[in-house]
Amino acid sequence: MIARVLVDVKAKKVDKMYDYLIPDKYLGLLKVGSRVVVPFNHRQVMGYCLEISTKSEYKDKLKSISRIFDIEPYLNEELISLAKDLSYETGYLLLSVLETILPAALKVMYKPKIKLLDKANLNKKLVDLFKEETEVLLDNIDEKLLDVILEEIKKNHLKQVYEIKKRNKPITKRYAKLLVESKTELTDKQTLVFNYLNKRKTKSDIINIIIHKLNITVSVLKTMEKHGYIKIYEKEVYRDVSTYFKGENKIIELNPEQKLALDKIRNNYGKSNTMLLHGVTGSGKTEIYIKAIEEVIEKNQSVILLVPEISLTPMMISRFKSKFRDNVATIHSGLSSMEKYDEWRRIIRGEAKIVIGARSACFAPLKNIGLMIVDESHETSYKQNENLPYYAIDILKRRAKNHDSLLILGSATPNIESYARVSRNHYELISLKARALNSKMPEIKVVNMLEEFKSGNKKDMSQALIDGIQKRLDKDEQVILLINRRGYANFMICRECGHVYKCKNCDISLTYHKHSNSLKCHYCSYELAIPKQCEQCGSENLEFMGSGTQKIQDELTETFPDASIFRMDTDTTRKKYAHEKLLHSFQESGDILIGTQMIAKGLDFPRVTLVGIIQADGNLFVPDFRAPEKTFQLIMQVSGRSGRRDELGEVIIQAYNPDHYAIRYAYENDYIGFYEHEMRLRRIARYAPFYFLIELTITGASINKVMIYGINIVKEIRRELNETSIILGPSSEVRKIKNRFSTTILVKYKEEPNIIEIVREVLKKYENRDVLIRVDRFPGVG
DNA sequence: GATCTTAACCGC
DNA sequence: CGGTTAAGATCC
Repeated sequence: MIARVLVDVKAKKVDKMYDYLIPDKYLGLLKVGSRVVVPFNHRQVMGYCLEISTKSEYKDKLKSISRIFDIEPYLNEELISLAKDLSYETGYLLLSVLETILPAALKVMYKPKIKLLDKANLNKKLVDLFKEETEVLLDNIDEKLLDVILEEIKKNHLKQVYEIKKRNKPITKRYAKLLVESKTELTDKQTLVFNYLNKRKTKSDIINIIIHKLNITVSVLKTMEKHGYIKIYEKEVYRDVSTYFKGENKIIELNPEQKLALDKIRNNYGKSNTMLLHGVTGSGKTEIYIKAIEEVIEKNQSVILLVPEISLTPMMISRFKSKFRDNVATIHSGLSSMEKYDEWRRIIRGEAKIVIGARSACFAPLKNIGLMIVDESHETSYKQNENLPYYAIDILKRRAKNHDSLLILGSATPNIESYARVSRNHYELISLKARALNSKMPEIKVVNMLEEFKSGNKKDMSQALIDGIQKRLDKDEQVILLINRRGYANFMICRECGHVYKCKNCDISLTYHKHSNSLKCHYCSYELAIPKQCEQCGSENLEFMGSGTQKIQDELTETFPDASIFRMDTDTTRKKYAHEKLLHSFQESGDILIGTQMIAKGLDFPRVTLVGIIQADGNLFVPDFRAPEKTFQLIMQVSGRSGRRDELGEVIIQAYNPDHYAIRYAYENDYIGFYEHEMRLRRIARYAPFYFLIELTITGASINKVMIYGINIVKEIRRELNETSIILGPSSEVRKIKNRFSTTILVKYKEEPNIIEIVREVLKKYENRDVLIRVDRFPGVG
């Protein structure tokens, strides 16, 4: 038999399958998806066995697999084929794709060793080293001997090789299991053990725990084993992530609307359909998820539930664990790499059938998936932009086809693209209109910051907001201030008339570039010198926007010196569950919480009665066609969440362009209105969902090469594409990161069946030309 | 990416 | 000619 192996070498040239003979002793033992060690040109490397076949195309003599690295596979056929597809489409090495899919703990270490080849002629100084072993770890060798060793290597008496070490060590613990059913002539201490084990369901427990609890020594157990009362054995244990979460298992009663939704979902079991669950915040989507998961699990199928990283709190997880117990595996950044590895193993063994996790959980190695749910499906965190770019919802759609599984996208503010698919009958819509908890919508107020400026207030906070905060502080209620700021792009705004400088070609705001002291377009090559007067009203009061959380905090401490102010941003929440802890201490003792959109998720506090959104339109003019959508969603999320209890909440929205449609529709709580407005604009500007997008990013050390290649690639693609397709770029915004320059090309198309092949041609052509080309099929989603 | 092979170069 | 070094090919 032949194993087709992908070797663990990160290089384009070896990014293919190599055939190896499977030695007889491994026949039947080696499975697709397991790691192996193989001889590869003059050394041993780790590799992934991705296929097993009976014959090989290779003409020369085949080498044999040296050893099997894992008894259990870590990948299944579905994930292997998914990885191959992703590698094909993006041009990323298959190895890199596998690395993003698999838990990081599976990476192996290559430790250098010195191997003895010729003992007879070896330098006498080294004889002691190889007294017993023929291979010695380089780390264990005295540095003084290194010179001699180098010489001996040249004389072919020694050789440097590598030991391939696992990072992941399965933990085993010793267990004792009761074998007899009744007490017979036991000593006092043995009776203790008998009673203890007999009370347990499994009749067994970990030895260390027994010893500790009963205050006995191992010898008691050893004697009992000798007499055949108990059996002592080793068993693998998982790093315990489950005991952390304990909660009560509440019985869920669905209201009529929720029941209707569940009925609709039931009709789609077993079909690879997508359903959009559009329900306002508080309409009880989670209850529906739990019921549906329950039904699918009863059919012995498995489930993936994707949740934004930020919502994966211990409380949220415990809700599912209390219901589904050990059937739940979680994958999120709060776990150590070893914990992630353990969860992965529980999943691939079939021990956990429900996977709850953030973005990367879309690759969970489940078999027989019956249901996949994406909560808050509009969230941008489902898109990965580092390393291999992928969109978790896209991955789930592919997997839905493989498993004939239903996919449910839940959101209070669905993506424009998702909602558009409903009207084209690609998705089935479920609407939840009623709020499960009978709370009122908060009172919303919009403050025009231009008026504020004219009346003499030059601060970032309006008088209305300051008054509101003072009122809450007096009543010992809490305030949340949200700063709508994404990225660091600065744009130019007129403080008299609110005019924002936009690109003439792309209808997207120009960003300020310190280097050239000009305004530039992110997408095309349009550039404008910094204007001295506003082109609309002639005012000289032009300003760069982009205020941060720190500045607001300073302003607040000045105005309210006695208030307890918490600030939450990526700097303050880097650690495990830091986000959770910060919110908790704010709830206990805080007055004001400041943060970016990440706090929009944590607004369910009973004492919060005022939410202020500062620079609500701060993101509207960043160079991203999805900016209005993001702004609309944010305001909707915030106003949907405040004032959930008896107290009527208040929301103050501060904006320079309060009449902008994104703010207006959010203020009027009109999703459909916004959707229709946005769709009209997207059609005119030829963006998604009317066009598909592919973004190419060219990166290299030479700015000239990057730009010239960029121009050439645009020409080359232009020839291949039909006339209705649009190519933007290469963008003039040549960014310099870590001394490397990059430019982007955006392709917008309606129908290009060969687009992947065309892009692959480009990748191939520029493969060895000192530039890196990255392909992103979901640009700007995240 | 690591290793071996070959070509090229240097001082004698 | 032995020796070192840089570029090139190959990996099943």
